[in-house]
Amino acid sequence: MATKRINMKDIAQEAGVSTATVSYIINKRSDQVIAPQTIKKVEEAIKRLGYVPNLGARALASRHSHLLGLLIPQTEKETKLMFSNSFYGTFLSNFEYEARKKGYNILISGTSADESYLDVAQKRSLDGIVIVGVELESDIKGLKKNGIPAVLVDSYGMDKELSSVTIDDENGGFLATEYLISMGHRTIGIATGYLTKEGVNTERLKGYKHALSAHGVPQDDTYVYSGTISYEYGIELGLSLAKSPDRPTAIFATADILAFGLVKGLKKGGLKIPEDISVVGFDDGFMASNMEPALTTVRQDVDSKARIAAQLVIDAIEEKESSSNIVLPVSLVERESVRKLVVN
Amino acid sequence: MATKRINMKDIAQEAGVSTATVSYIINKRSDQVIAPQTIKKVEEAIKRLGYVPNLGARALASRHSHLLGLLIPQTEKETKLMFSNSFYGTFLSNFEYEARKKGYNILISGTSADESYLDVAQKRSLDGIVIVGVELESDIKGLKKNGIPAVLVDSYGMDKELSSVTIDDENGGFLATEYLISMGHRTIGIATGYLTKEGVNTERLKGYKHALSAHGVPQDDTYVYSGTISYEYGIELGLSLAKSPDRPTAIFATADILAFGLVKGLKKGGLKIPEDISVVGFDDGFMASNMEPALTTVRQDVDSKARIAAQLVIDAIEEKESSSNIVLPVSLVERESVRKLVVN
DNA sequence: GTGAAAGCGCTAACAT
DNA sequence: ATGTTAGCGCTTTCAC
Repeated sequence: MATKRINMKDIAQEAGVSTATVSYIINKRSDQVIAPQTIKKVEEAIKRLGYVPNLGARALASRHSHLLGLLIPQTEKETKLMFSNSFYGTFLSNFEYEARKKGYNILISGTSADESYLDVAQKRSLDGIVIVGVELESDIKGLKKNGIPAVLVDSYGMDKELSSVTIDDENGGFLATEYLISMGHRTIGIATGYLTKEGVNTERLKGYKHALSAHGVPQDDTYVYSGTISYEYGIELGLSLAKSPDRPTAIFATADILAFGLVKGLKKGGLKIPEDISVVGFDDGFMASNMEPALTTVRQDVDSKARIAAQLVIDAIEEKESSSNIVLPVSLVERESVRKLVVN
Repeated sequence: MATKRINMKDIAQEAGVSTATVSYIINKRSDQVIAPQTIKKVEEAIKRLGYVPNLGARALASRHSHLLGLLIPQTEKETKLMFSNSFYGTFLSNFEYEARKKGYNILISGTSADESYLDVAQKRSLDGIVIVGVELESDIKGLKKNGIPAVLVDSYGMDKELSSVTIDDENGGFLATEYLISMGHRTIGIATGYLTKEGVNTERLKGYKHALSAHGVPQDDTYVYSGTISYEYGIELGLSLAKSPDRPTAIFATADILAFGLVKGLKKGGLKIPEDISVVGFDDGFMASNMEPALTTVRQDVDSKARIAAQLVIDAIEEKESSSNIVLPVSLVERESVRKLVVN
């Protein structure tokens, strides 16, 4: 049998004060001076009765829900969230932890056919949103129009009014490619997802091209393989490359998950990594070192990305800072998936 | 500049009706008969003004938040959520999707030193909770006392009043072990996490022992390796086994992630899989087929687990069903990590 | 078929 | 230093 839920009025009565006083004490408001003994009385009543504030009611009255939204891509439009990719899981863990430390909870929702994310944000009175890896122009406009702070992660839409967190994607592409060149490769392919103008893949491709031209390696657009960032596409591409006699000697895959599939497909097609073909990934997620061969890859710090994103939305909500655009560094992690070629 | 948020009163005015009528229409209440033309007027006003209901206010008035909590383990007490393990990501994706289809959103929160999950549930007026892989007795008692429906996933606490979803863990352990026996193995180890009485590991161990005795294979407790369900422990164990001359010829790891680490460690220690030692995992997550060698493992259907969990909490909330305890089947997926031994 | 009004649990002027 | 009270945006009983 559910016991009656204690509310503020109960506490006020028990302590012999008004609800306003209880509210002041609970919220530790520095602009209200309360007698220490009153505080004590109230705190005891709270403890005695086991009072837990109702944040929904508080949100209604104060217009602050202390709820943050996290918007991540969906596997197919309007269905499941993309948490199978461990990148998002890692992001969420860190984001939630950072937000929780600052008194915010996280609401997770995808969008359905009849409901945009703006709808969700409004319905749930979200105080702020972090948008990862998607640029939904209409949603972002709507959020702005409704005064809901948003932070963009991994997006080059560059709405300069919004805070953002990215990594140095171009440099990542550059590092990966330059490394392959330094290992003697001269025909280097790139496997990537859709090349949208706001996406990270386009930046990584830029870095790739930049490295090639900087080192006088000829470019060949037939070596640019653009599909989806997925294990499946990687396999498919790997199989087809294995059959193709004039394939490059190395491939830079713009995500580990793509590299995993690629390696799988190449092996299935009868090739050995790195003996027959070299592969470099991007992310340095948990499984990169666990592959066979261990994956040489561009490392990014997802933990920091997520924590900073949380700080930035909260800053925007609490109006502590004007918007800022953070770019995190990347680095190359050398493992076993690249072969040193002897140049003739 | 944030435009004023439209509320129900605005709609009532615009349509020339009362807020009660608007409320009836929005909630499509079958016990209220409304003139079709009134409905039309109101719906048009809603469209014209772009009204989005405030679910927080609705929750306050109706005592239903349509918010579900998902409680998963934390990496260390009171810090980050365990989403780096892709099992939980997959679970969340499916759970959120199923819940969303039924009009519920998901709140994600870990617990901190000063705040139990019961506090979170109360503060946020959660309508129901799904608890995955943890048995927090005090929290569960508290939830019950406060009348908050909870569903237990992967827990053998067997609070029969609560709905639960598990898989046939014991059978999974049995299948894995019996398979190894059928492949000629006679010294078979098991690598597992903590053996708590409510946890899945204990059940899988039961299945392992059952298979051994059913086939007359002698048991040896020195072959039971109990640590944590983590990549790191797997590596550690693999390295130590590689050094140990009287190691078993096969190991059943009660989680893929453990098997990944184990294989890594064994290889590091100079052994070949499956030539020198065979490994079977549990989960059949995304990466199992991507290992080298591809992992033979017990398959469980995480998608169904999550969807059913969502259905069960919602049933409990809406009092459609009395509690039920669902057990999902498992199966063995044969790949390349087990060698057939010729028995002398 | 529709509306008036009380109330959900809280906050924040404004009094005192 | 503390209390009174009017909302916040919605639902729901009870009238009409």
